[in-house]
Amino acid sequence: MTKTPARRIRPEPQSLDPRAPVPLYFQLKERLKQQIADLMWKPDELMPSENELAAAYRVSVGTVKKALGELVRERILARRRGKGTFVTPPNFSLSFVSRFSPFGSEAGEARPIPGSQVLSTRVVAPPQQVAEILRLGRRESVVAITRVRTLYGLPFAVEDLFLPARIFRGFEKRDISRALLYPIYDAEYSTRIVRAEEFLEPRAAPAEAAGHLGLRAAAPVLYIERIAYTFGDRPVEYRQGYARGGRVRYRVELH
Amino acid sequence: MTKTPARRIRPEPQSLDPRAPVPLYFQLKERLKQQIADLMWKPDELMPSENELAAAYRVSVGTVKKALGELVRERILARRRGKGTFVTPPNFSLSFVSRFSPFGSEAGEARPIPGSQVLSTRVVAPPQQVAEILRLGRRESVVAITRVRTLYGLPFAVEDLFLPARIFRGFEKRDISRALLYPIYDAEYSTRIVRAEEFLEPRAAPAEAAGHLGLRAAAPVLYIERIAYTFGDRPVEYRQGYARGGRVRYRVELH
DNA sequence: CAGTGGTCTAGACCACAAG
DNA sequence: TTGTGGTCTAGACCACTGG
Repeated sequence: MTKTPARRIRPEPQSLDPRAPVPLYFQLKERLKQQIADLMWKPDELMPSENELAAAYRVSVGTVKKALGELVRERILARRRGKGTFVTPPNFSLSFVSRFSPFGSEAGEARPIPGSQVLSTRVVAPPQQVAEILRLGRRESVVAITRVRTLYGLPFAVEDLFLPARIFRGFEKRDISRALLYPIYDAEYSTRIVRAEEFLEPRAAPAEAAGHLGLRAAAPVLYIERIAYTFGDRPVEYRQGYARGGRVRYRVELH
Repeated sequence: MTKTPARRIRPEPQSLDPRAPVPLYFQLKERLKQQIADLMWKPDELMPSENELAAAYRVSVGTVKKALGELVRERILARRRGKGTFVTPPNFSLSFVSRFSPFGSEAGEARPIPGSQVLSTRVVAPPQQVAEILRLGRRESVVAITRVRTLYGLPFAVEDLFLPARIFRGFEKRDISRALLYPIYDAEYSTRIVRAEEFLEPRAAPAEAAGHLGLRAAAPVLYIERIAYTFGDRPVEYRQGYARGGRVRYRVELH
């Protein structure tokens, strides 16, 4: 009864404000979301139970249920009856990576993780267009990486990647030839990509890009730009590149 | 007190089963969804209030709130405090149509509805590839439409459209030059498009397509295929076509 | 004003997991 | 057995819309 089982509510939580214009369950939800982002509970870790949270924040269990339910729908938490509430580890492989599928592959099929071959890595002053898109200050520099992306060892795209050097300090020294980038941003630079947009256009391949892709100059290619955003719609990554056809095609799900 | 205000619960509802393995709020939600699909309440029409539903189905208001809340998240209903709960009219313009945005337009901006100019309309035996994709029987025919799609009067794509003639009987006689197609499928052919997938590749424009798009032959274009599905993942529309660059670009949101 | 949906409470009972 | 989350109830108070 009076024993205190492994308390998972670390500091004494600052209590919620019932007179605030925003409802209690929402305050609680945002509070928990922030604490999860701060790694107070790590991925796959057990959260406090409904009763513990209700007691700690001095609200009813129903209010806790509503807050947790919303976080479940946002895929931040997962709940298991009889066991508890757990922090969902971020999943990247399903969402952002690999919108290119090899020709002949089916819809539901597992897609291979693309590799890449880095052609150049520099820390430089950004081109003006890049500085505007990433909303960089006057003297901010960027990590600029040019790479060839491959699937089963075959090149399918060349790409320039730009990251604010302020956030991604030392990124230019990493080996990214086999890795997915967004998990690295998340784990090593505390930068979670939550949304991205891409713009596609047909273009004639510039000679250099054509060379990397095994095409003749001016062959038709997809020109692709990507802007990736972290929390608060802050742009933190910009890419531009060319993708060839034949070996892969670009797939979009519309809902 | 005893007056019966405009009853919006039409037939005496068959009551829910508290001993069923599926929860009451879920039964209620599915029941309402079915009734909305059957047009018991039409788009923009007022649903019964929480209290009315609770009384009619003999459950608590909390259970009704949960069922309605889920339907709101599915965008089937919209609730307005002080007014009531309304059926959401199906919205097509935001989801499927017009993934092409004019150059220079911003993310949140309203996009114009594209027009089209029909080049040919026929009811024919489908090419084998089309028959396979639409899973047509041996002797089934298709409505085949070729059209030029325009934005602000300027052509940006040419497209072949294939529909199973069995479902879309008489579709070839319609004027579709100014209309969005999916609302027509929905209203006139009882076929709601719920999902679609597109495949993109760079190609050199065939001479005829190039002519319609104001390009020289072999200019780089986007080759686009689309398969659209109705309930139960049944494919009911197939498109293939070419889109030019310069005037528009193809935009994809990644989540 | 009466009626609507939005929030919140306190409690009940259940199915499930794990010791 | 204890503790978990999942469902359901009955009631309260509030903010808002409309007559």
